[in-house]
Amino acid sequence: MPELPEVETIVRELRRKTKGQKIRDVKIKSQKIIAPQSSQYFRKNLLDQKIVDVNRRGKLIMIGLPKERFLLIHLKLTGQLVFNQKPHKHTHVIFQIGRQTLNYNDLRKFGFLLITDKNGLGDILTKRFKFGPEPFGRDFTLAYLVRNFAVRRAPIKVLLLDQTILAGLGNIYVDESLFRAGIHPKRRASSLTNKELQNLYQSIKEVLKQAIAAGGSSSQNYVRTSGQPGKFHNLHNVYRRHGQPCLVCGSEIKRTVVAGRGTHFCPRCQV
DNA sequence: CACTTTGTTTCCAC
DNA sequence: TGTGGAAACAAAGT
Repeated sequence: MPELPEVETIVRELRRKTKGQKIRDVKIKSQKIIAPQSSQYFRKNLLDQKIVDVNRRGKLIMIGLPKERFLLIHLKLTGQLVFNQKPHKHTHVIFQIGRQTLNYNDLRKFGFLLITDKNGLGDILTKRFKFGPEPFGRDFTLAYLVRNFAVRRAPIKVLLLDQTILAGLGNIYVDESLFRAGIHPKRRASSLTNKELQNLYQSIKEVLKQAIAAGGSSSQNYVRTSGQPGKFHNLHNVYRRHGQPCLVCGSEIKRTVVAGRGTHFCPRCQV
């Protein structure tokens, strides 16, 4: 399940493996995955283009191409980017980069890829994807968290999932961060004390740091670009552990629904 | 079959 | 008008 740590890993590997190389060929196996451009458009614009830079914006992978064009890959849920693997049923796009191949797999086809120019990119980044600060960015401060949460009555989990407030946190890492901070996911944001906010602020960074170190969570079918699964799911304290004992206090982990998402928490550790 | 899963959009009530 | 809560949407495996 691609969330921030996985995307960061992918971006790092993309940078390392593709710098200066040209995309020689692009094989489109499924047109459904690409919106709104057609496969022909996609092919025409990608052939012989050079990957010059890769940036991360939340769960959006942006690859800069010459002539001020950009390839955007939005990874969601079952989306995978893998190097030098055999294509299979769920491989929709194959990039040939030098002697390497990069496959875009997506079992559920929730993600999308598109090519756009500078103006289009501007529109997308300002209108379609309005991202808040990066969890490890300079502008993500405790004061920022306090400022944004103090006036909001929505459940804390809803706000943490809101990419316009904080970029890159998905369901897994929100549940894990809240557990680490000892905060119940349904708590109103405005009811959090300064102490709790500080705790949450640290917890988010800690959880993400650990997740990145472990190579992400292969809870559903996420794999790294090498095709290897991540290891963070072995470190999950609550996510999809409902019915099992809390690793801290032994209470049974509960599951509920917040923001339409499966939400996992320890009723004793999280108040 | 119902249910799960994601990020985002849309709709409705207040 | 803003906000919050919930539903809808994409697709396919369990």
